[in-house]
Amino acid sequence: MKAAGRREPRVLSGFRDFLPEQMLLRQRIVGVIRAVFERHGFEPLDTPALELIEVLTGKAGENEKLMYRFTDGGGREVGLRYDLTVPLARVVAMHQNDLVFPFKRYHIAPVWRAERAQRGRFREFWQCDADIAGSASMLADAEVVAVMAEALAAVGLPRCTIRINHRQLLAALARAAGVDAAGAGTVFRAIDKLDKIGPDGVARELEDSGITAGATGRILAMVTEEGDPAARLASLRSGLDQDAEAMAAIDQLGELFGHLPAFGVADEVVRFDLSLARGLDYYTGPVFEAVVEEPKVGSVAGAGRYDGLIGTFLGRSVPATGISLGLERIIEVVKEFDLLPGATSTTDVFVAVTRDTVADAAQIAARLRDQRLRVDLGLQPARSLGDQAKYAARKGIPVAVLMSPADVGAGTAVVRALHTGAQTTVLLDDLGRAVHEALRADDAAGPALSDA
RNA sequence: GUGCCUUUAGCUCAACCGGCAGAGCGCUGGACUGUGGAUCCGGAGGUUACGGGUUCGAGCCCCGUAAGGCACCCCA
Repeated sequence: MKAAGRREPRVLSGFRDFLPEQMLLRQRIVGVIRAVFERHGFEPLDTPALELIEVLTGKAGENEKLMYRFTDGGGREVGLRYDLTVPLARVVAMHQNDLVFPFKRYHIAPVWRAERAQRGRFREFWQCDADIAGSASMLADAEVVAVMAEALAAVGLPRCTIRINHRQLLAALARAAGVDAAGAGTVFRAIDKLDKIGPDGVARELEDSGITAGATGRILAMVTEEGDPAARLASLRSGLDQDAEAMAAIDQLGELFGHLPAFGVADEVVRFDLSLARGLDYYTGPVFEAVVEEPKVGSVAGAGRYDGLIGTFLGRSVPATGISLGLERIIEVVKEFDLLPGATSTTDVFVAVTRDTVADAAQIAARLRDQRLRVDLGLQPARSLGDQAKYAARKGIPVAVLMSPADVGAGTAVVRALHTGAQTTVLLDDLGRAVHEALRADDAAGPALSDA
């Protein structure tokens, strides 16, 4: 019978609970990414989820309509952070005297966007950001691209390429097409769809938005040109030689591509892609994006240089560049291809308990914990040992200690490897060693047996 | 935010043309066994996502809401 006044348990669209099995995978992936960040000298930072609305607005352009904003109980206008980059800019401006520049920080935390939820896109999702504030050098951009490539490789993403473009180059394309600054966004959006709708589709969209056929042709020719980055940059240089800003952007990209091999980023990992636009208004220089072909979850990482953003809080400009990895999209890919199989439990060993062995089992569990093992003690003495072994196997625990009353009398216990069924009877004094041995054997057997 | 599709027990899914809402697994009580519970007997669990409407009668048809999926927009 339903209790009167019972409430429907629910969560909002685009928001999720993470059960233990999912948390184990999430924590593993976050651990891998954090390790890459720290290997490159980035240090941790955290900031509030909620910011004053004036801190958040005026940076993301059109996207601001996706921001969660409301009035708090004290009448303040506040918003949930939309990304981790704007809070970083605020921190740099507020705490500049306490920071050492170039400031390299990483930030792994949830952000919120009021979008329609889909596979790989949620209203609450985690970003893993690594940024460098205080360096205008292309060395900083090369480093963050290297971090991006390394992190994606570390979680095992297959066929992952990093597209690279430059905001000023894109702006120059629009100028070359005779489009004023106001209409440039339309041009960017059309070009950005090249992969999806093809050259003809882009041409149609450009002409629909009032751009001449001649200009459309010139833009498409530059955007679709094939060849290695150096050759294409040279070609652009001759095509845009009247445009000083375009020249500067080309120089920067040339420098960036020149650095990448020494930073360990192979040529086939990166692609100079003039069609990459990226939406956030605050990007000012090189922009990056990592995409996977399968499954279709959009980009798994996005990034770029934003030399003007910190200045909006400070009055003087502080150059900055950085990357953002999308945790949930990376997880979608990892799950799709089972890229990180293995441990499904945080527990090493389960100790079964029977009606007659409660105290013995509890003491054994305590001794195993003293030996640095993670131990789950059975709580259901009425259940048979077989039932308890099944419980442990379902939780993904690799090893069980099963002790019948007869074992207690003999001073022994059974150590059972749950993935293989192999078991041995050992003296209680040898139990810790035997459990460690079973765990090593389980590790050696590898993931193939782990879901048996 | 817009459009299309989906929603039946904890899970996976049935239910003819609109005619008594079901199965397997799981859960649970017991028998029997002290080692992945095999086997046997019993039980609970549903306002068919939610709210309206049409009809003698709605899981099925119509409208609305919510969630999930897909596309757009945008993006991690």
